[in-house]
Amino acid sequence: MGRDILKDRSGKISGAMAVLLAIVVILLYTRVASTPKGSEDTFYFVYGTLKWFLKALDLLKYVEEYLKSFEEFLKYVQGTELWPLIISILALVVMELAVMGAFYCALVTVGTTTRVLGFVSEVRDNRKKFHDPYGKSRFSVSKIVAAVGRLGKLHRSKSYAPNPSIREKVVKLKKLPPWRRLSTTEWWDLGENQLITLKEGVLRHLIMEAKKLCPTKLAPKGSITKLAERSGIDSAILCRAMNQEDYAMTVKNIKKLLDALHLSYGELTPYIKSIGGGGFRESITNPKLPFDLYNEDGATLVAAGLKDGHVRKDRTIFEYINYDEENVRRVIESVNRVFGDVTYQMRYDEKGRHKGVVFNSEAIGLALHRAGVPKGRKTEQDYHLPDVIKFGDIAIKKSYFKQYIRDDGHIDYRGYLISMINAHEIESSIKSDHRELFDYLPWKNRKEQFGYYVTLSKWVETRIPSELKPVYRDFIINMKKTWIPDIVKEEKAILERTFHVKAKIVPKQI
DNA sequence: CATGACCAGCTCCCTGACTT
DNA sequence: AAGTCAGGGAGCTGGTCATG
Repeated sequence: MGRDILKDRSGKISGAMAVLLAIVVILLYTRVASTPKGSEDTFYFVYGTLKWFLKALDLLKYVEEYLKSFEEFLKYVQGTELWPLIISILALVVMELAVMGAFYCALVTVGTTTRVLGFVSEVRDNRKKFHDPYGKSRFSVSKIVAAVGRLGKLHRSKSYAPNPSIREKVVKLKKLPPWRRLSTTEWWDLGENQLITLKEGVLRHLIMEAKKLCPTKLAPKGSITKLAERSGIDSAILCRAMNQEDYAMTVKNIKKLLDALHLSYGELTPYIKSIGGGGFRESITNPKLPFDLYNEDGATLVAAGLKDGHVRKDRTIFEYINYDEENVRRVIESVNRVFGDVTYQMRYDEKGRHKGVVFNSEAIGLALHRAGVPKGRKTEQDYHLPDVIKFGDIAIKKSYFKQYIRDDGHIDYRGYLISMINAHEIESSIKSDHRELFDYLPWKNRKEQFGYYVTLSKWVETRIPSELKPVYRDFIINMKKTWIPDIVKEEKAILERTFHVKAKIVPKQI
């Protein structure tokens, strides 16, 4: 386990010895040193002594290779926030509620004290190749031309060449567990009215082949009418698809066509040129099908969707709102890496400032939604930490939390604290005696229309009459324990398990 | 039996504005 | 300021019907 983590990070560390050494050294170092600067000197002193000691015992030669790797590992983490090694994470849960006609907002801070390995550090250039535990199959000769060729006799044409990047991506879906299947979106998972444009000539070719399978007395070489009848596609559509250049067909109809040809849907994947809808057929060109969110970019997008972004309820569109252009750019890049060449619109507020971005393609919103990003207002519904993150490897988890921190968090470098904020509605859970408290809370007015809020602190408690203090404590405990949204509990668990840190949930504001 | 005309219905593009 | 909801116009296919 430990070894995996080390290996993951540096790709060079190996052997139990290195791990043991690391543990011993770190223990000594945290024990002896109290300030970051002093600790560095102490560390090298201890480490040097240890090395000298090994040499004296003539053991150095056996471990030299491991030590070398270990030193490289140290060099690697030195630049990151791992170095002082203790980073605390505070996650804040903001809860909102409506009381007495007006809306009061309840903010709960989820605090997480933690120790995170290079957590805050930027994504490294040496981005690791994603490791798929289920293995990948090569897209061998099963080109669609060959497949169709089995049915009739065909010759190959250059334009049918599958997209080379897709060859690498074909995953054996049958073996995948349900959550993994959901984090992967195939073209046939898209809405049935989504439009698929195939590479030049492919659609016509498919229809011609299908037509050959449908001879009639009047048309012994195959009839469109008969094919229409057999496949369930309207004859007018087939006719147009055959005669029009670049005709885009709906997912629904392409499925019907492939069924008629007895071809598996996956065979068509490499021949898809673009995906879109009625308004615009090229929302996504050169789609990287299947759209796979089980990687670092996917994790970034899932976090972006759960925090500063959202998936529109009525149209399943992914929108990301963030005034930091850098963040927006990063999200766009991740979208491009996961989905292909994607169209989008920047959003500006009334003052003309860059506010965020909207990705118009329904496919993107759908893929995120399938992976676990809820649609619509997140504060008012229960949702879970998506399985992609829960079951993802350490790189995926890091990527997720990095994006989380960028969106709804901040880092206190001096205190080695990371805070993450999460808002949630608690109005439906509070009891009537809790409401009595509200008369005594020091509400502040946040510009008229925003309503009132209280920042919870020790001082607030002193203002509560003593007979209501137990009620107040009960209220706070509820906020800390029972009213916490599932996702926050799960995030806390993941942080603690993965990064061996202490996470604290702290009610912050009402 | 194949296809053109036509409009219904859908998604996308773009923008505005409301809620918390 | 950070999310969320809303909707019109554009552009495209689906489906119906008529025509040759």
